[in-house]
Amino acid sequence: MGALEVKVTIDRRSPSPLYHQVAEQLTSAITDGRLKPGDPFENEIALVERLKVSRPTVRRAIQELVDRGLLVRRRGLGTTVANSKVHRRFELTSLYDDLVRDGRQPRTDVLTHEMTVNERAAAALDLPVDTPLLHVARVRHAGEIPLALMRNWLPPHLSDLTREDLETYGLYAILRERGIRPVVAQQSIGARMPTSLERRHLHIRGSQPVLTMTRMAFDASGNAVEFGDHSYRASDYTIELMVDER
Amino acid sequence: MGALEVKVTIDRRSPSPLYHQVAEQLTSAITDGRLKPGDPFENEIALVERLKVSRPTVRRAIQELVDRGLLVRRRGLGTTVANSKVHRRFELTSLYDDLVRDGRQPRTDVLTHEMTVNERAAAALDLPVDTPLLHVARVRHAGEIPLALMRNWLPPHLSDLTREDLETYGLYAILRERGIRPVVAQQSIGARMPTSLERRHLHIRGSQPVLTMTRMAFDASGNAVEFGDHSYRASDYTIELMVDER
DNA sequence: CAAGTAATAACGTCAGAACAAAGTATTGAC
DNA sequence: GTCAATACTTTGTTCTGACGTTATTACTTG
Repeated sequence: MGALEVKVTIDRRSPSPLYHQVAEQLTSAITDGRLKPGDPFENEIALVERLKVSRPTVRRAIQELVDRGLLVRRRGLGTTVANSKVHRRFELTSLYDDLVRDGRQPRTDVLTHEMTVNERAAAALDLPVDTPLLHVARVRHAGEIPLALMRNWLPPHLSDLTREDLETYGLYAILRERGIRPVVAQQSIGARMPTSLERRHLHIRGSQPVLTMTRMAFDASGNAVEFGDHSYRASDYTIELMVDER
Repeated sequence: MGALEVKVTIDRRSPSPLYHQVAEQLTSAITDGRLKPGDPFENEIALVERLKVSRPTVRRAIQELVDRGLLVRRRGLGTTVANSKVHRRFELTSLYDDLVRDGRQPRTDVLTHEMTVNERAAAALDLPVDTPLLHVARVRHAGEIPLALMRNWLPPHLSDLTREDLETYGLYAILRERGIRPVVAQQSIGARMPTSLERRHLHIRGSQPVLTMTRMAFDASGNAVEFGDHSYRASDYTIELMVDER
């Protein structure tokens, strides 16, 4: 009843689907605080009449917000704004993106850039074990602190990435640029004492561990995109993630 | 054209929705290998006529598989079985579940079980800092090896969990039993050298690190469910996860 | 007055239809 | 024979309409 009416304008000439236009505007109403956690949400039928669109369209828009955890629907009860502190979904990002977002100045040194055969990486990427892969090893700095030693293996169709590209951009930015979008990744996170190589490149002194992460990434069709084996200075880095069971 | 016709039987008297019945049977056709990666999938309209259901029903069923990464749809082209090695979505599980699945004999010792006020935990759970919380510390063994030292804080409405419950069942199993389903969690993973408490309880000798994980878990409405601060023997444990951007 | 019951509001499921958009394959002109 | 226009296939979007299911509220009744 006393639900706030969020202002929504729809443009039927836009190439963007109606349900998406609606979803976008409802989303921003929540993220910018016009609607607060616990607030009752305008019901479907009222929205249908107010926006002059069909019920499936409204339902699909609302469903989009429910999937992202912004709304909670209960049959017979109505829809309310979720009380979630953290509306953000976990995204498949790279360390580079993280640093840029934090406003720190990242720098990348490329240590290795060569074609090799690596059985473990090939197996992880679901390719024949003797497939030649582009092997890249990089050290990522934040300011003057070396944070990560990253070793990645890329399948043949990406073997033309240049050393210069990798020094300038993050790996995932380069892939996105080429229209390659990793959407699924299997990661394994652990910890151990550093190797001498890691001690040297990450400036680890004394008895400090490294945080390790291996990752197999695939695109929407299940094609291998990259295999990565990374080590982080544990004293300066944690892996943040958002698990979402919806 | 030459797409295989997956056998699907639908029961209109079942309380289970039609789209779900269809999705289930299509899913098993892929997971048990009747349909293989790359195989063309029967098109929507053909399925509609064969199963005598409406197109929205078929579309919703197919969408369910697409969301789980089993199928790939391309407009004008058709639908094909995804080439994914790993169809399984990452699930919000506990170590206990992992061990049981591996067939190892888990054992839990409850070290602490008391009401306390903890500012950090209360803040994480989005509760007033002086809220009394149930603090539980446990050691989880696999066989005779101590794998994890787990400290959890639970909000007031869960403070009646008994020591016995916690020794017998996993925390998440107890919560499920009560109809509480954590669906979102913010986790932070790191590594460091063990404290003396951790050395003692996890039998860590010499210079071996621990893998640490803190977690804030919430239910679908955004209500706090638990705050956890865990340490794992890094030599025997890694955190496996599946990132999914769909 | 309390407990059961009926009305109501809201979301959930399902159908059938029409048109749009994106690829692919075919056809026709030069 | 090559290239461009056209036809066709398949998924994407949107609509209208109907009925089912669940929780709340108000009313009735013992």
